[in-house]
Amino acid sequence: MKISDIIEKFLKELIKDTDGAIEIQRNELANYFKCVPSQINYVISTRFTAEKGYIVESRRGGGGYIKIKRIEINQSNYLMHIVNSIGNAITQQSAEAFINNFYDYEMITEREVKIMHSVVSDKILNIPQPMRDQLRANLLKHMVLSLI
Amino acid sequence: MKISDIIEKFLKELIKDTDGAIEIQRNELANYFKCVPSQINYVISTRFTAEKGYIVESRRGGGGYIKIKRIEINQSNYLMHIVNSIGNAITQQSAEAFINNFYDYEMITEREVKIMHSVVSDKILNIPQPMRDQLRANLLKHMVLSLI
DNA sequence: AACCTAAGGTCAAAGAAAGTCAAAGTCAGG
DNA sequence: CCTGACTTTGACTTTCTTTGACCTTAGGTT
Repeated sequence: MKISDIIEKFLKELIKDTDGAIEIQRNELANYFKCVPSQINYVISTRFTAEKGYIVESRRGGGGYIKIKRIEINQSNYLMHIVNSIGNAITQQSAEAFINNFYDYEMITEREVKIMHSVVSDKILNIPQPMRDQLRANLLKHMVLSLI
Repeated sequence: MKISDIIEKFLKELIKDTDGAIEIQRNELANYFKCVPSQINYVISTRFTAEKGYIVESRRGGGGYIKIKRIEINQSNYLMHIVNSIGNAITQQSAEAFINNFYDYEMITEREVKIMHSVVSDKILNIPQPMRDQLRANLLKHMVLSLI
């Protein structure tokens, strides 16, 4: 398994255990996993993004740190907020992140996740770009809206 | 026998042995069969389609993979039958009829009806014909498949 | 204030897979 | 023996990951 995936899993586990927020040392973690420090940045910037529901802050210099927090919000505002933040084009990856988030916040069921995933998949949404990303945004928004 | 048929058989065997889902490395498999990697894509796109009851997903880059999942057909003959009867293009009207039918037969919930309706709507599937009807057929098939 | 040291940040190159597409080959049926 | 459908092949593209050299910032020390 990829080192990035391993680190991701490790961090998510840690976040779960500590009730939604952790603080780590980049170098320490890199050393623990025997990778270069910038790998940690890679993992964070690809796996702990805002659209995936995380807030990250950090500080350099002596006593520096990286904090990762899971966002807590209530449903009703959330869906509307999401619809507004989708924009007029979106990639498969981002769309999936949104959908997974809906599920994490218990706004949709597992079956609904599956339906939505199939709709936003590149394999299935098999039309030329940039139309594809635009249509995907449109579909995602309307699927969400249909639930409100 | 043709190499494509051999690979197909090999994969199906593997799927049977592993209870319906496998994960392969494209290059590895190509190497094993002494063929070019794109041959694997050919086999998958001709033999492991939605109509045949398979769901395929993949990822590029380091640690990439191709996953093939077999849908349990016996348990849901009806839905599989539907998927096959959709054809490769469908109008909004027909799609809606299908969806309403699913609901009448209690195969999907009211919420799921709403999601699906929004997906197959002309208003939202706002791309030129004949692509539109083709994409709609594809979307409908995969939404149904995802529930099996 | 000037300097030193201990963090973390950035970015681009190299590497590792998979995807696409069209040309060329094969072969059965008319 | 010709045609059309299916297969094989390979060059080129795209996506994701790993690595390392170099940059910036915060806090302490002199």
